[in-house]
Amino acid sequence: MLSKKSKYAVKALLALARDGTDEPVRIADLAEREQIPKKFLEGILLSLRNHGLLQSRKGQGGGYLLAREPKDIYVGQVVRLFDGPLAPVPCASQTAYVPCDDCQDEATCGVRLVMRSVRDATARILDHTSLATLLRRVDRVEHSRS
Amino acid sequence: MLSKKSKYAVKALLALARDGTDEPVRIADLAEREQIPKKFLEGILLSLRNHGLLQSRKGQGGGYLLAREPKDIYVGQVVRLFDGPLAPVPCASQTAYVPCDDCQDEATCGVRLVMRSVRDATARILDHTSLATLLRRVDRVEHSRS
DNA sequence: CTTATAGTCTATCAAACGGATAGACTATGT
DNA sequence: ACATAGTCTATCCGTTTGATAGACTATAAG
Repeated sequence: MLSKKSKYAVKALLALARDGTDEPVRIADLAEREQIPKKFLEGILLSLRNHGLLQSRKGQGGGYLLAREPKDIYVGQVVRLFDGPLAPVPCASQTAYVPCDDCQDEATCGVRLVMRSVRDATARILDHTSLATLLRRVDRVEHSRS
Repeated sequence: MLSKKSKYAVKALLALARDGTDEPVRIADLAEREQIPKKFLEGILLSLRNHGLLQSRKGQGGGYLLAREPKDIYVGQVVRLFDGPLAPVPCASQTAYVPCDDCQDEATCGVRLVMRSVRDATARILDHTSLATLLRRVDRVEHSRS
């Protein structure tokens, strides 16, 4: 399951990307636009900032803005940030491998084999989908329904 | 994340499939072989039985055995049984669709779009991997490392 | 027909996690 | 100096997860 944190994070980033401007957007505005509990969103945006995905400005006229171009922010990075490794099972993770303590022989573990496939498929999608990609896909839907 | 229940379930089923015989296997044996807490495994096997994946026999010489052939038991079914829908987000689920209450326009929701791809990829894998498939893959690894 | 065996069922539990809120603090533009 | 808006720490409650205990029931063997 995707956590609300990841979900809200992607939504907020996407809203900022869509916005396009270099003007900072206030937390409160973002929260209202995307229907996210404001206080909860605060923490999320802070994390994103501390990991270099967002920039912030304090005081009057302050707010958040993207720290990189939409085409350089990948959904995979965001999801990993809040939900940890993509792999359904730690021993199938590429970026955060941890062996199972109960596993007798990892190489021939059936669970690990399938889940490794799942993690690869997931990573292939999430690590190739940027905010820009997503935005384009959304736009396409919007236009196609005249 | 894959729950321990799903993990243990697949492991137990796989052990029964590998076994191949029509002789029932006792919970205690299965638990020891696969390093699963016995009492915990009990409940898991019971669920699998109640959903028609296993047969059971009580008393002396009793135990569990597969209710269908390994080629007709899919990992997807097992995982859904214990962990619910494969989709990372309910609104992206095929088998258990539930709309997000906070969603303004589902058709143009970026999160839903990506997650729909992820769920499709996951389902393509898990719903096409049977115990028999998995067993073959495991065997191949075993043989290849001479 | 009784006894040992092995699955069935219900209840309970502690720990961890997830989603969320409160409030004090700090930097900044006017 | 004051209002604004992000920063940080603490806390909270409900749910889920992984696990155990114990009473109950069916069955095969002697």
